[in-house]
Amino acid sequence: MPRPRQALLTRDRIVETALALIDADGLDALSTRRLAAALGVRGPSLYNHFATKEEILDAVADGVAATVDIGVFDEYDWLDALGRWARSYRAALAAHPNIVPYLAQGPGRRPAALAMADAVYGALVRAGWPPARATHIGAAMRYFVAGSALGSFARGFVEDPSLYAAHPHLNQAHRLAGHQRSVDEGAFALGLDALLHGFAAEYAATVAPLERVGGPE
Amino acid sequence: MPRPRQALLTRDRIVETALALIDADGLDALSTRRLAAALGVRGPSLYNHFATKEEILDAVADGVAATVDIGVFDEYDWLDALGRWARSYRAALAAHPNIVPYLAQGPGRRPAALAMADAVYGALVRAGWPPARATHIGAAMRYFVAGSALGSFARGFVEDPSLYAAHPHLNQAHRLAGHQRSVDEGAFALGLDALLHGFAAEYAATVAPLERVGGPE
DNA sequence: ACCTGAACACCGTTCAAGT
DNA sequence: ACCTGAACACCGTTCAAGT
Repeated sequence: MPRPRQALLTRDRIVETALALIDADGLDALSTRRLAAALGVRGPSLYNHFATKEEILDAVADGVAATVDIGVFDEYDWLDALGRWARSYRAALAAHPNIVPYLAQGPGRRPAALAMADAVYGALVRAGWPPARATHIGAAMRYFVAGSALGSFARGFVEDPSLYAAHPHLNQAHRLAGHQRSVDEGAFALGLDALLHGFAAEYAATVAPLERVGGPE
Repeated sequence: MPRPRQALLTRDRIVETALALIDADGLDALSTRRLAAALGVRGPSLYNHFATKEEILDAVADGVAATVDIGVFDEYDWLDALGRWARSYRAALAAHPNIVPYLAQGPGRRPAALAMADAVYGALVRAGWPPARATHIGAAMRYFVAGSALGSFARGFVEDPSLYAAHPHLNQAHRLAGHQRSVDEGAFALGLDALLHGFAAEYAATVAPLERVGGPE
């Protein structure tokens, strides 16, 4: 095929299609040849738009991260914002669970992931948290949210009753798949609540007193 | 090479060597041919001992899970045991971070992973937690521990100062790599503490009163 | 500038052949 | 029973050739 007057591919089309394939068939099933075929093109064509397959995955992951609402840090109190951000973050990841193992490894050089880390850390420092503590809180939240999206708890159990015969307490485990969403949502709400209460208690004990005497205005 | 009087390979040797290669070079770098070469053998030989590469990875992951101390649930109060288990679990994963993305997807059919889920759930139910709540607590703990080991927070930042110029609050982020361990340990301790306090508070409010009147003995 | 076929060094896995 | 070479259908990526 000769060069058409308008390019067949754009970075955006490649990223969209890659995400759709990952959602449908899993991360391992995405190959450059299959992705190209879905785009009506041959494998090597992708290399006119991305240097490596990893760059494509980075763009997919950052596209997902970009849907997380970080505006909350400008609109709400640090604690309220933290909870809203965590729920938005989890929703973004849960919508595309197959990319989570890749995305959850860290922000790397991905702009949306870095902007998110910046927003969280900035809001906590602005609220008066010491920098080291702000880092800890941001990290702990990321652990929890990433873990909650990384292969949902319920999905991790195989639907095979015989498998659980040897584990007395797990004899209902194969039923988890049935109410997967409610288990994962209940566990997420429980853990998030505990984390936020814990941070609030520490804030009241250590940061708030200082804010009252030495804080800005 | 003819069949030696004693087999060149055993499942244990294969799993040990696979873990060593994963630790050294990452999950993606493990191929059946490279693993076989490290064992002094050719690729197809592995298929006399494992049906697929995935089975090898399952055995590697379960070997790591088997080092987690679940005896604590027989020796300590549920809350104390939960904290000890979480620390042991995290230590096991942090010792082999490259297998975590695979392992953290769920227990699947892996015996040590299932035994661990069974022990946690059993201890919580024994302590009087309603079954649904026990599931939530176990899941929330797994989210946090898996997330904390999955690509440490600090390692996730690239060591390139120029990258953080655009993010005002992250201008120290490239230094995270320097004190990676202490950041991750501080964040883990903070989050674990918050989670355990949260569970203890709910227990005191909802379970303990019932235990006193209607519990066993 | 951007898409192509051919080619490279790799994969996981199967299988008949050896002992 | 267990290791082998040869082979299969696949990978990610490079590159010269086309327009």
